Amino acid sequence: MPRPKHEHPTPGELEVLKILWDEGPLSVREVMQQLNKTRRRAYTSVMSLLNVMTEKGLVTRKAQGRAFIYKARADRENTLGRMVGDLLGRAFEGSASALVAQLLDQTNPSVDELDEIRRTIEEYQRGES
Amino acid sequence: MPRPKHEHPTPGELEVLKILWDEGPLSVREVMQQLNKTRRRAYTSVMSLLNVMTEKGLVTRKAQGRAFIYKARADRENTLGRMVGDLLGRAFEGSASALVAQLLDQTNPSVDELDEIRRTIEEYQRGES
DNA sequence: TGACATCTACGGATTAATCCGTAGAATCTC
DNA sequence: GAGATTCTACGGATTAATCCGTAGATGTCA
Repeated sequence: MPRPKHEHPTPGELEVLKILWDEGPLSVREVMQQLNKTRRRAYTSVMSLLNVMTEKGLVTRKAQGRAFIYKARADRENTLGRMVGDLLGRAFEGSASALVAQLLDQTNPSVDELDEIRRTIEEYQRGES
Repeated sequence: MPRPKHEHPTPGELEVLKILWDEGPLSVREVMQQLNKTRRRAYTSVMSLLNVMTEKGLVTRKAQGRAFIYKARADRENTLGRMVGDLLGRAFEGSASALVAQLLDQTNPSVDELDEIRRTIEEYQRGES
């Protein structure tokens, strides 16, 4: 059997989505310019990427003149949430606190950052109850 | 250019690592039996997987009779930590609290689970300061 | 108009990941 | 010893992901 399809955005696709989430609808060239701030890609590589993302429904496009303008179709919160959920399930058997433990070990947060995490939890609880 | 190599265990590799972490050194057949509790794979598929994992240094093996016994070489905490770190960097620009926010939205934790997360944070802080 | 730039469409190359079958050696069982 | 079992080695098939070039149409500008 072949290789399983990623059910989440691939690394390259996530880069594009983040750009579109932050910068709004963009042309291929504009996406390329943003991408190239990090790492060089040819124009047609970016086009290719956007094409498959269109087929997957991650983005939509509409013609403007003879070019396409791309817009993120995948919702930011949902997308990131599912990525976290996937890792949680695959690596931590669904234990959120186990994931948090690794997160803390990994990031060595300052006291301020710890407080920010605590506030995030409090806000969540206020919102839920 | 080709497709980039995963710098972390692939989904299949992670399944094997978790089995080896939990069940200790195992033969190919034993790994297969554990894997097949979730999803069927042929004997040689598991062998193939263990072979590439050996080449990557994720596991080691020693002969026992004419079979190999495989042992996890990758450390559990490190491996999971790097996976969390990767997601943190790629999806959340390094903001641990943003990741936690998604985690909470995703898991809808009970009050008890929230408390457990809080304890995890407290324990971390005690250990660090 | 002619030179140049720019966009899409199309196809191809490469590699990782996943899955499995066959062959041959070694071992076990009766 | 003959037959079945079980292991490794080897190779192959398939697909997703990534990257890019060429061709042809279209638009720009001196």
